[in-house]
Amino acid sequence: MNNKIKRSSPSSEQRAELQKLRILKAARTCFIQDGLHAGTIARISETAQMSPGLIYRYFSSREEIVLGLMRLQVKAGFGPGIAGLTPKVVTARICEYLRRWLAGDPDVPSPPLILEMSAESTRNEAIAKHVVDADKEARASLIAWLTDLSTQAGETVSEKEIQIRAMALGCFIDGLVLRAAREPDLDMEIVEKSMDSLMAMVVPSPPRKAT
Amino acid sequence: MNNKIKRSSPSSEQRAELQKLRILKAARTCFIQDGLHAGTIARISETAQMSPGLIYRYFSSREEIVLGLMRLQVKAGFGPGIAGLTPKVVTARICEYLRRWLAGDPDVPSPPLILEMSAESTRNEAIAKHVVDADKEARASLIAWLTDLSTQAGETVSEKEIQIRAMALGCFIDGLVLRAAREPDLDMEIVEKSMDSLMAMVVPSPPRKAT
Amino acid sequence: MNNKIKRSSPSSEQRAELQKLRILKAARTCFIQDGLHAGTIARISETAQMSPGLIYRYFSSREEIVLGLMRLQVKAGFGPGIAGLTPKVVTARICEYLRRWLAGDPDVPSPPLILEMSAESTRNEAIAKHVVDADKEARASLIAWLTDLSTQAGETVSEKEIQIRAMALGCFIDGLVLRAAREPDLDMEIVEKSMDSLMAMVVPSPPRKAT
Amino acid sequence: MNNKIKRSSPSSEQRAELQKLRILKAARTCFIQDGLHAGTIARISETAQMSPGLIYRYFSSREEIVLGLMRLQVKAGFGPGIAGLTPKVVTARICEYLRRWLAGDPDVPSPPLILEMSAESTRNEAIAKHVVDADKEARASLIAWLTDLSTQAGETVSEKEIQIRAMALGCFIDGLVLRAAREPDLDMEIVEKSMDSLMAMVVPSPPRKAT
DNA sequence: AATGAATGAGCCTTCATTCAT
DNA sequence: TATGAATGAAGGCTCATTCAT
Repeated sequence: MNNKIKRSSPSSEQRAELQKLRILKAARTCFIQDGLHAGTIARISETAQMSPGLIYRYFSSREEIVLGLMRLQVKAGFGPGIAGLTPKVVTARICEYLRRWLAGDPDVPSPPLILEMSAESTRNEAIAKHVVDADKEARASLIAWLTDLSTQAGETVSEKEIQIRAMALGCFIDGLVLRAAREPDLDMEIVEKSMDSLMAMVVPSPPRKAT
Repeated sequence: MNNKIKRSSPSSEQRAELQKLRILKAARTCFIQDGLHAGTIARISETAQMSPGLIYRYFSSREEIVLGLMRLQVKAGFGPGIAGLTPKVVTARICEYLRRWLAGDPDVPSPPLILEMSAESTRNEAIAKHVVDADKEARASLIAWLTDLSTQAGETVSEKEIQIRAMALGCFIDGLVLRAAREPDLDMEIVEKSMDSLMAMVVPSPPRKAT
Repeated sequence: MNNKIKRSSPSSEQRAELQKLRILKAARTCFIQDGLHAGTIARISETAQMSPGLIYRYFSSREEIVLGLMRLQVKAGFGPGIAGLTPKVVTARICEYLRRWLAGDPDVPSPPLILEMSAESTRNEAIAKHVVDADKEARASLIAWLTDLSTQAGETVSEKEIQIRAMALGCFIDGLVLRAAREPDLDMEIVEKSMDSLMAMVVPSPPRKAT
Repeated sequence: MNNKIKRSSPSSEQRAELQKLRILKAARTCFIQDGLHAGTIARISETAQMSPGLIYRYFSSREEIVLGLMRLQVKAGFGPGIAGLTPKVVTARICEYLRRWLAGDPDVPSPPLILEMSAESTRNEAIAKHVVDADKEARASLIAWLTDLSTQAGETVSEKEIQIRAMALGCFIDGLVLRAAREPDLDMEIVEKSMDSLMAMVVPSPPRKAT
């Protein structure tokens, strides 16, 4: 009774956060399997191994779960992390992501879910806000990346030119997500090569070091 | 009252086809407004100005309507019609399509619906088949188009190179669809320019006519 | 197939009205048995011998049923009909009503339900409106009745005096309703006599016909 | 930390009684606000500033709380305390009570709650018992009071006559409770005057003290 | 004694589908 | 063909109650 000092036992808040995460993960699984609209609370609660009622201790409604999931997805976006990377690496990363998805890795942002959420953003304002925010961030980081590379290469380009390049690259990548959802046997070799040429078009070759 | 010999009344098959179309158009309207999963039979029947019961004479289930709609959407795809067009015209066409969608034109294939159907194809085999078919067709026609242009330009390229180009262009266009759904105020000027540069990359400049 | 002229088959609107009434009657039964809050849609639909879903074709929500029931109850109030009656008859009527309730007559406005609705009117604005309206009507008709009798008797009384009498009589009657709910073996003989003396107090004895 | 010998700490029984009271008071607050059926254990526990679980140490079920509350309400009834008071004072007391309720005083027995409990007594035997007991007590004390006054005035009246008077006065007062629940802007001046005349009718004028 | 997380039965409501007319 | 009333199986959500700590 006295040495109940359970070291590293999670605080109540931490526990709550963990539960939320558990629910979101379960929701993700269900939504990917059944669709954003067909995934039911009952199935989510089964997947999360808790009672339906408990879910409502952590989320006030089903929609709140969807939003929570968006936030998660957004955080996991590859946008933020590309600063400083070479085009090769960025390409490799995206291909790696697609490959994992195609291989059935459940821990990777799900293209179909991204599509459904994008579609939903047309109708649901709350979701729209999240999508827009995520988009802005992604675009900004892409533009920053392209600008950096451009500067490093000694190139002088207008802001608009950068925007055009970002649009080309960004849409291509978005298109890959759409493709990944539709084409389970996407030919990744072709994808990689086409992305290489796009990168070549969009990113200036670095200045030769020597003469 | 009995001998109402309707002269030139459409054959029963034609009539059935017309009814089906009426239902599909109504379904389209509803699905765009409410989403592929939220559009209810009740609303569709209202929109089509017929009773819910009647719908089941032409479609055996709600899902059958969704499939019927896919078939329609597929036929309306812009893939088939690009043969012989110049890159400029193709670009203009796609931009025109996007512009109309952004302006709210209800007669244009709906990006959110395309996204939802693509997502749904992950789960529903029947839908998947349609999507795959449409994709194949679109890809084939894109490849044919690129090959034609290449040949006309006197270029000699491998089939794989063409595939790579088709992937670049195709994904870019798919990405535009995704963007259109998410970004109601997409900057079309940027889009057009970035598509121009992509076209330039993917399509060889035609041989000079004369010396 | 030809002589389908079902004479006196109810029109669609009439049918709807009948269904509504069927639901309201069932609701009444359930609410009296289980209470205004415990009576469930499931039980109502059983009692009305229809599916739960069907109820929602006629009432948009459970609360709408409660309100509908109020309207019914209000219409059945004895207020409106007392004009022209002698005190004796009014007394007899009210006693008759109580007796029938105590005897278990299910077609008589239910005191417990009246109490619950009165209580609910403290919290639910829509219900409050109905209650207030019914109250106003009842009070007005009581005042008119008392004024009439007073005039007939050749009495000259201020409006306020009438209000005071109406309050005395009205509260007494309301109190009877409360009593009826609480005391299943209410002594009706006592009730009648006490009501008689109240009437005597509140209503002037008519002028002697002769010298 | 261990030998916390709380001197003069209340006996466990006393403590239990205090806790019960705390719960009942909280329940009362909640039930008045939300209704007898809508007031949830969760809200009660919040209001009482204790955990939901703890409530079940003192009451075995929600219904037990309702019953406990009845007992409390009954004890607080004004019935017992009127012995020896003059009609004026009794009238004043009741009017005072109504005025406080209408003014929003939360410490006064709540008319809506009384109504709901009366209604509930039709269905719940345990509650019915309490209500009946309270009623009996109230009636008895009212009869005793009227008998006293009658005797003091030198009047000789049958027991039945007293019962009739008690019925008139009792129902009137009950009716006031109903009115108070329904009519937030009850005209207390009228109420008071009508109660005065009722008292005059029911209570004999005291004998002149001197010649 | 006390907490509050967890349970699960049950409620209101929706909607694809059927069927008598 | 056509109608639209009717069905009933879920689905989202609440809340009295329990129980590990």
